[in-house]
Amino acid sequence: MTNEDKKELSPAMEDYLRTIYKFEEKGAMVTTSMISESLGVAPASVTKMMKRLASMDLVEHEPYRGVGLTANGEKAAAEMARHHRLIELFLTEVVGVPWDRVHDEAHRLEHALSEYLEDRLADILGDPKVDPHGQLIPCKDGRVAVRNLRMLWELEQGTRGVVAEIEDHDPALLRYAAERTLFPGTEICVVERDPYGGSVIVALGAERCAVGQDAARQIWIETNDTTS
Amino acid sequence: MTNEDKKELSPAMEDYLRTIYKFEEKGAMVTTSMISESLGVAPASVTKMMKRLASMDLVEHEPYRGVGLTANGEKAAAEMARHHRLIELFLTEVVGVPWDRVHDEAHRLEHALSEYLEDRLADILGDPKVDPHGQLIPCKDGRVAVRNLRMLWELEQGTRGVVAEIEDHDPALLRYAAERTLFPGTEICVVERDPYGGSVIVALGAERCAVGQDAARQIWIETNDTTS
DNA sequence: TGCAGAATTGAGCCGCGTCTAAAAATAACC
DNA sequence: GGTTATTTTTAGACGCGGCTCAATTCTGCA
Repeated sequence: MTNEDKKELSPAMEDYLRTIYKFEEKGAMVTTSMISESLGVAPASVTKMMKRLASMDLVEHEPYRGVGLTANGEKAAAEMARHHRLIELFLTEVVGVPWDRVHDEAHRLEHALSEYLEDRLADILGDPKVDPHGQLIPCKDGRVAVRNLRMLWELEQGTRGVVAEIEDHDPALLRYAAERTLFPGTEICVVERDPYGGSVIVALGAERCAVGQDAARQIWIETNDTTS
Repeated sequence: MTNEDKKELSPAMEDYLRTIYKFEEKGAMVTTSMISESLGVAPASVTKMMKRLASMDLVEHEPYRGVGLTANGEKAAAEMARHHRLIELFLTEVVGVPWDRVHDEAHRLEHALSEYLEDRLADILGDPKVDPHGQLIPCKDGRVAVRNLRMLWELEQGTRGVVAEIEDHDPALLRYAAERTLFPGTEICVVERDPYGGSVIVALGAERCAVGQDAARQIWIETNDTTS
């Protein structure tokens, strides 16, 4: 209660925060252009919004270097992620929307979800921890489990692991993954990496399939190495 | 395809249109102040928006006299009403939200409902015709059944009828109605009208109860007179 | 190390949707 | 039937969230 505390966030602000959150989740440093591209907005618009969010103590913005969420910002962003992912799960489980469509729908709905409905959905779904694409659902206080994720693309030959997450924004990618039965939970083993960079060959039980680079960069594997 | 045809409507415009639609449903003529009050917005804002909507051929605006939906406007407004009411029904039936809360939730969500989800909800609910408060759900082409509704408040003593609709915007009213088992479908008979204007006494089977004026003006009865 | 090209930011503009204050039209009342 | 009260509209301003274009800073490469 220093000065202004519980500002109402606009949908646009929520979009920015959740976008930054998503990048930070993957351990990336977040630049203006990443946000700009991901949101389909001019870079200058991002800068302007970063200034506004910084003045509200939601992000920290080092000009020309990048941006990161503050504690407050992370709280708010986690809430948005929770909304988004609960909705995605609800739509697939209860409404029967195919998994390559739920992202867009959830994106529209997430800003309109009240605290109350959020709780009802969580209830109905049994307090889920993971959404249909394997993204972790933060709990109400914003905390999330920690996972040791690595891009499928960057795994060494012979590595075993479990599909943990598939980027949800591109329906075509999700269909591509589904065709190869690469769902969260599927066990895989990297059989071979094409030396010329085209694709990785992956074994799923007896079957094996090739996964193209673009896809393999958007599929995240949980391995059980103790490295970090 | 005269000039500009399928303008994307902003949420604000959708709100205005649905508000006008709601008044027209009840046969009222629609004034600036009614919209202003109902939307919680300054009268001047309404006028300005009416001009914009008029220029898009969604409403007809006769300065100082009132406003009405054009064919286009009615189409768009009916779609919003359909969204709103499908969501209300879905929330009560599937999500288990109590009927005095669904209006507010639906109001937030209706702007974010895609065509696709609209269809899915309608499907799940079995193409319903009526929402939890008795409001008619327009079908996809915008058509609605016609009903012969009269305010409970204006019924003559001795009139029999069926509760058809209860205004949904005031949770307290809905709880008030629920306490008296005045749900859509309940059969009633007007036993007595308090001559000093306080309330109507209504019989529900063996029971009877008093309904205050403010409530009785927001409860609509379907009677079977042929007086059209 | 210096410089070209890429990324970021600044300045200024625009449309939307709101507001307030003042003017205009309509309605009500004696 | 004229004056007053009410409703509606006009005028002008503002903040948000975009944009473009130009200036600035950073980076990578010769």
